[in-house]
Amino acid sequence: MDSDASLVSSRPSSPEPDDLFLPARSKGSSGSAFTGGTVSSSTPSDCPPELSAELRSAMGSAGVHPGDKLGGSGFKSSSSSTSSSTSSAAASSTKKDKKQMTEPELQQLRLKINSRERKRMHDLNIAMDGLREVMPYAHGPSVRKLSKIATLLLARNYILMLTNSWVNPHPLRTVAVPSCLSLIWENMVF
DNA sequence: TAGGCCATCTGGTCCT
DNA sequence: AGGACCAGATGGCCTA
Repeated sequence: MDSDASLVSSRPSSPEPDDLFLPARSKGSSGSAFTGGTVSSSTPSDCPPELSAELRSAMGSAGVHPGDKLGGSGFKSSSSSTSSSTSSAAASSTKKDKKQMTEPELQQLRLKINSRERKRMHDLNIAMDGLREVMPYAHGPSVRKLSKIATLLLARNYILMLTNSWVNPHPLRTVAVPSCLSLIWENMVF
């Protein structure tokens, strides 16, 4: 069908959500231990060269796979109706209405609802991509995207870090807005 | 092969 | 009433 999901479903090597929540200092002595991706070349101006090198070594590779697959959206038929079979007595009125509909009408309605849901999820993915773009994380065709959960957790930490750096001025603020992951992880103070 | 991530479908619920 | 939102289920793809 119209699986217009052209989204690249490339993924990082799953940085643990806990890793994203925890500042580097709480993760042992290994320093910035974000292993979920490769080094970002997105904002080199914000990132001192030596720091970039450090980041490069610290972050490790997320398994860069040049031939990342395109969105192989697994489309399946609409026969999987085993979900939510524990229907409550609510919404019985709408069910009555639906029962009055003919089979083609019901199919049309289902397709319409499915289409709306797909669009909603696509819009959500677009917003997620927009969030990824402004995150201090690797961007590029040869770099895997952050997973959704990783994006959200990293964004949270990034916001916290920025907020904290503004509330409590830190010597490192001379590095402009720290857009390097090492700064994010190492200076995270909660 | 198991586990992670994702897209999609679907029914229920909430909101306008 | 219709649309948005949500969560559960399902199956596909990919990586370790």
